[in-house]
Amino acid sequence: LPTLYDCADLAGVSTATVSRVLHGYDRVSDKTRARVLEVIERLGYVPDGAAQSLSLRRKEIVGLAIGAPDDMATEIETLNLLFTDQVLRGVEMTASARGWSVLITVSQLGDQGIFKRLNSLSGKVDGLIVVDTPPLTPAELARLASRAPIVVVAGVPDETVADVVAADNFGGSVALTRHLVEHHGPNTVHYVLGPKGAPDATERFAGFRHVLDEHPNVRLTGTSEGTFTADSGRRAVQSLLAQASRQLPDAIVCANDPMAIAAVLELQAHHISVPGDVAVVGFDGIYAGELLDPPLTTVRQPMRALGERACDRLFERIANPQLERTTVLLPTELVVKRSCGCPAEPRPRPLSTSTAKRRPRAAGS
Amino acid sequence: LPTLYDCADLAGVSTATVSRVLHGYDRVSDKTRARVLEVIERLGYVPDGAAQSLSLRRKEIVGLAIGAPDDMATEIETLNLLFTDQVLRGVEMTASARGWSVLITVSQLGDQGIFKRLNSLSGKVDGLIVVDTPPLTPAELARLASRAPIVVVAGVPDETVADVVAADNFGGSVALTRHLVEHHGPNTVHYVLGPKGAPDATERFAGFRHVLDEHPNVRLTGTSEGTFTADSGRRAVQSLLAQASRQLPDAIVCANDPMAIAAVLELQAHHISVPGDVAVVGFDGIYAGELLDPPLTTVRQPMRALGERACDRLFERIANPQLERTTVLLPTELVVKRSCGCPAEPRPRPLSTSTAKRRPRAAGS
DNA sequence: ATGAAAGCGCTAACAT
DNA sequence: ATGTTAGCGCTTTCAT
Repeated sequence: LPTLYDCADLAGVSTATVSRVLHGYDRVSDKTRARVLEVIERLGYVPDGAAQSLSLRRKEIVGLAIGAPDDMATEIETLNLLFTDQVLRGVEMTASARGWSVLITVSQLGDQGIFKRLNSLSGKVDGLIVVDTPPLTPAELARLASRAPIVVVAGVPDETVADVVAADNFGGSVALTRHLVEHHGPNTVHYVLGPKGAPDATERFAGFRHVLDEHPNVRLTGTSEGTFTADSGRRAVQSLLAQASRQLPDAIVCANDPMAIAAVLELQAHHISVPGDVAVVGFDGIYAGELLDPPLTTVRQPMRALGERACDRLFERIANPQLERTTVLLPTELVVKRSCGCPAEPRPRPLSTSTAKRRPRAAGS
Repeated sequence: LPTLYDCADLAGVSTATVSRVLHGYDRVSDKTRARVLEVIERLGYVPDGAAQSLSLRRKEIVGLAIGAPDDMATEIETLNLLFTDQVLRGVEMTASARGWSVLITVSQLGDQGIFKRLNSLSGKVDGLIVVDTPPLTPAELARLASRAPIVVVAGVPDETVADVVAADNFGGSVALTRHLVEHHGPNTVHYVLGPKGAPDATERFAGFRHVLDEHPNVRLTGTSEGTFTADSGRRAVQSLLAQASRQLPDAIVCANDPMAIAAVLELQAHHISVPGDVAVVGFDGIYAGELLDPPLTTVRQPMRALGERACDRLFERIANPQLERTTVLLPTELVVKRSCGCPAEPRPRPLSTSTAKRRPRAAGS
């Protein structure tokens, strides 16, 4: 591949001049510039990123470390991807707007050795965005943070070594639970938890409990351990059903949408009506929830914005490493549909004028 | 940040020795090795990626360029992400298994200047995987290919300058259309196209036409232009309905699942029964299609495998640039559900033993 | 307006 | 077993 030297030689100038032309920097005579550009074009020259990074002491690359549930590899757990994928979009858009690139690393949540991966990753990037905080000890996080600026997405609020950008999980959960409790007055509620140690899952459960504490008449009859995957939601319902002795709860609150969706489907597979027999609500606001019948009542979190803000913050910190740590909580939005027991949306669906008579499809074979 | 020199100095050895220790390479006396490791640990030293790349003449980074529909930025078009996201997963898994990283770039399909972005990206990676071929002219592709190995995912079969890994879109479409035509015998069919110039969309339509040519009794009454987004699927149905004069087709075949899902929802919003009045089928096999009522009949393409194979091939080509271009077509799988008119799946859903009597939920307040 | 040359941090011959 | 040193390709003072 052609190098800067090749260009310089061919154009009969020094490498400095080619570099100048390349960056539009200095004043270079129009003649020279034209000649150099012509050579660059002819050679199809593209500067080597590694060499540039080395020289500039800056890679213009942000690392994005995302955690994936362990059971994702084998299952068709595509629903879960939505969250990280949207964050990724946000990060990429923000980074590329600045001309930077995004280096991604996916790691199983259960994976030990994740610190080693991130540690070596830190040598290839100018900063790191960590999503869904994988199981890093505070010491490990601190270690990473000493090498490169770090922003944690969906992490523990008030992290001391890194900036945090998260959705207002607590507030959203409070709003959702209040709606459920105050509008539908269940006597008994079951909660399907997120992965242990996932800060957003913890916050959501905390918000839920907070509201329940205000309403002693509503009883938490149990919790299931979940992993944010659809499959874990399904299993939660299955074990609930297996306890044939016990009655079903009036409502099931799930820590995220994929689990809630799977829960609804599993209940329906057992001919249990949602919300007739059991109300179900989730958290995320993914599109698939709207496809469900009944559509899922949930809390929408601004996934893409999470990525954007995280990247913005990372840029700020790269520019000025002295900045104080901040925690940004993005607002969430209660989305009331029918799975909680609310009636079909009042806003009327547009009725086709020609609905009346449609020719039925030709019968099969 | 500490450098290799710092380590060498502190350990009282040469940089070469530190480097050796770092890579487990040569024989280094255990004493020295221990001392060096201790220093590395103490300093929290991590080698600089740029310097390594420069020295090794290899970045150990694969670039992943994915195209996103233009209207994605504003809409909640999360369904579409599934395809690229799954491919991304496949690529990342394969790359990281080799210790390589993945640098991603998302670009609007309509974006001009995409060549410039990819061109400069080519300076930062050892090879490039291009998904959903963005609007690159063959000349541009050739230009890129001359700088770095390129594998095109979901691209034109038999590309001459790059390897291609794609799903068997033609075959899948043939299988799907045959099923529809031969089992449900529609008289009239409407087709919702994918984005102009998207090779996979083209292939699917070709497969469809191929089958229709075999069945002169089935009439293609029209096509709609789509962009693979849910919204474009919705609009296609809307304009179909707007032509109140014309009867609806017996079946609507959509070039992908998101459009098909939106089409079903739009029809249902107008109180048109699917598949009763109109059969609808898609292509992709995303999970959301199973949530639909009726579940979507479609063709499943191995999205993750696409990414894996692409990455494998890229590695092969990086190792040996002389390799002949190949085109790999991954098999697809017909997924028959109910939206085409087939009866509910024969396999019985597990019936809960305790289904009989459930306490109804307490009525709301 | 242009050139010369000193690094940037690391690897890998080649010496010893 | 360990040290020396010449690059890798680019940017950027400092001269001219």
